[in-house]
Amino acid sequence: MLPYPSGKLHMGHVRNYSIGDALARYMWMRGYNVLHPMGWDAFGLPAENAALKEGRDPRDWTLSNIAHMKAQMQRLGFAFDWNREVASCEPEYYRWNQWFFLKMYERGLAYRKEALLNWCPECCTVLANEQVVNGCCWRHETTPVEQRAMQQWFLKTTAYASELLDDMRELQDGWPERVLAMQRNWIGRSEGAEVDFAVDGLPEKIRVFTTRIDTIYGATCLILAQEHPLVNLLVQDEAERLKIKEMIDATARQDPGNIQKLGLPTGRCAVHPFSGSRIPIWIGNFVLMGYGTGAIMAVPAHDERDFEFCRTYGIPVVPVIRPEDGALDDGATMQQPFVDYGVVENSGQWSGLSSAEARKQMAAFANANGFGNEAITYRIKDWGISRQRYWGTPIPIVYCPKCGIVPVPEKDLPVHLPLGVKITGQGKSPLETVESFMNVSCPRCGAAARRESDTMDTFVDSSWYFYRYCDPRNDQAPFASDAIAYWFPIDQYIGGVEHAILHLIYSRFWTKVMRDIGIVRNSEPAKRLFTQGMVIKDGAKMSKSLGNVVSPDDMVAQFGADSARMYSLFAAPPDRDLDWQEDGVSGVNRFLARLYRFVTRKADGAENTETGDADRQALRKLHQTVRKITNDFDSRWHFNTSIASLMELVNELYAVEAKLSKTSLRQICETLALLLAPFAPYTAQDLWDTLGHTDPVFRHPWPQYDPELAKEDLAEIPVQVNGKLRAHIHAAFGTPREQLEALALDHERVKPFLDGKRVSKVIVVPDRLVNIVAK
RNA sequence: GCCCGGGUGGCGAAAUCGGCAGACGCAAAGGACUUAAAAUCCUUUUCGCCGCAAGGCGAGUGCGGGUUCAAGUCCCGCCCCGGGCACCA
Repeated sequence: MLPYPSGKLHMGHVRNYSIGDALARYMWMRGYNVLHPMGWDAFGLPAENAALKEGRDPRDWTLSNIAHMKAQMQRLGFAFDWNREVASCEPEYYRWNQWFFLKMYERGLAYRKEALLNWCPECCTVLANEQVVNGCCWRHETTPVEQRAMQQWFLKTTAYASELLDDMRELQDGWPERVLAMQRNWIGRSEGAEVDFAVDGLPEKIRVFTTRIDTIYGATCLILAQEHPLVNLLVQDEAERLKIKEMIDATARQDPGNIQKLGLPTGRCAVHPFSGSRIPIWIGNFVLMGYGTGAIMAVPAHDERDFEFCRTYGIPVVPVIRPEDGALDDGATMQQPFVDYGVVENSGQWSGLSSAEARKQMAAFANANGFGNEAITYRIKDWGISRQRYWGTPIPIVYCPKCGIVPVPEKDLPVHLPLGVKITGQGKSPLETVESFMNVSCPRCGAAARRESDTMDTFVDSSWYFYRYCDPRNDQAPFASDAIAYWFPIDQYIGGVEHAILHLIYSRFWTKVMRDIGIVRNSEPAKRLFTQGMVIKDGAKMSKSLGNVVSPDDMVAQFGADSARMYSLFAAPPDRDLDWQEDGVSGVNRFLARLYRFVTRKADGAENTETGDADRQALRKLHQTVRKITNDFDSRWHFNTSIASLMELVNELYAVEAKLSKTSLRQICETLALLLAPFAPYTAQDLWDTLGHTDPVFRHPWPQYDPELAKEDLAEIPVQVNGKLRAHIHAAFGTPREQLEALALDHERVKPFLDGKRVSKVIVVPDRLVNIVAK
């Protein structure tokens, strides 16, 4: 049916758009000015795969997919604002990616270096750390990434590490705790100290990072990461080097979640800067080059990993911290390390101090004597944005044999992505083969030079495209700052939790950079974030990579767009996972038809002009329903209960239908159309037209409810005896306690349960409940 | 191991502030309309026991305790499922 194999709209999209669209329509009806754009994939990888398989131009493929997706969204009744399209594959847009890149380059926030990078053999490109999931590619969940040393462009997210962390305070109330926790974890701030250890007999020093400098007298060896730069110097012997390589290979073969600790002695010693004693230097497979300094001091008595390592290799265990009210362990016999804070012992002049006090004083001492300092380390790393892909924004850099790295001048932007490129999937940048693209004269000296052949990660696009919606036709700047000042920060952002440490961290970073460049004033992109639950199908999470997506095409053909989207709202509250069952759609469809029949049947006019009990009853239910749905929108977004209450209303209307008067029917039908508008816009508009209106239904004010009309005449009050329900009494609202108590005690269904017992207490909650305590 | 969610009928779920557990929908069963089917409309439907029946009694929200007149909801201790992080020094 579709002209392309991929690019199906999956239910995750339908779900988050249903939620956002319902809210936007409600807000419009409440009179708010709502800018309500919907994002879409930049289609980087699928575009290239399609190009590889079908020989199509990826750019053409992407554009047709976006067009397809927009058409789908329109068929599903979502409110695209057609004047605000931003296609991240268009030069008018990606030009600004390049502009931002140059601004960052000027500020030292974009730089090039050689590094070990995650390489996905399936994608034939490198990935950012954020895009590696369980050691595998985020798009190929069973393909392990490889490590490759490459020249890459990085954006300095680490420069904003502390701000990204601190500003989460502002997000505390509006963002889900789990997303903040994931980001906190990812940024990974640790406070501690850096300490230099001299290498015995060599001028080199080894710097380690520790959060527990108070335990330093218990350090019995240093351990370097396998990739540590000093390893080559310390280990000269070829046979020894071979062993290191074997260890690296053995580590790579192990289950990444549970790696057995391996180590090799270097034969060298380090000089302990506090005690002056000599401790051996080891190489260990569990020490990460990418964190801290790539070297640690091992304190086996007070760290679990060090304990395991040192026991394995027979390295001494020296306890130097004792519990507040306990004795120091015996290093030879202790079974597990003591990792808590306590009192420092056997540590020279610091013995007797608390751990906390020792941390401060020892770091200060190291600083005063020039071999260390207090330090804060972050786990987050800079964002590698180079991709060896065709699809993406060309990086606006020229390599000149004389001038070196030269940025493309702003006036020469955009650097166009050449069309008609053959994608080979061979793992080299496709652009490298396009000589007309690669050959360029140096913007600085005019000499023959070569362009950068990599393109940017498509997460660059998603980091800021939503800003462009405010001013999409601007050709002087990414957008006008004033347009942003009006709309930003976003009041409500809706998306999947899978982007917690990808898009949602990149876009926060990008916003802070834009603020520092001076084109936006806000520091955070979104005040509130709502993460919808996953869509589960047959017990598995629905995802593009697993391939178990439900195409909305069949469903739309069978039941119409409104039923499909309304079902996604009805089946579960939006924050919970949604178990997708095709059967459920028919139920919603049945309800819509039922409602539709009721309104159209009555639209041409009923006969009855008398108002009576049935009218009062129906109007009461109507006002209760308006109250219920309004409350759901204003507080907790449990649209499943909103829709359930609409169903209840329609059920009740069917029951009293024949007795309703002309005037109340008119009011009921109009309100029904309005209440339906956020959930089923096509049906609602159709009904609205049928009722003789000519304006769009969602431009009409949201119905008001009258609390008096919504009130029941009599309260139905349950009567319990010893907490068990025995009867109901009916009484006017506000009936005093004494009267309710008397009514309850006198109730013929209650009396038998009081026989032979003494009433010791009667709990009365006016209008709510009576509970008689009898023994 | 640590951090988040969650556990309620055959199923998706509801119970918003500690106050009638199971709203609404699916599936199932029965009835009306129909030559018939579909569609539609109406009824029944947590489980167990008693009753010809109207109805009645008891149990019940993962398990075990606790607080309370009253617990799906609060407290303590567990179990299970989903998600995230995981040698982060």
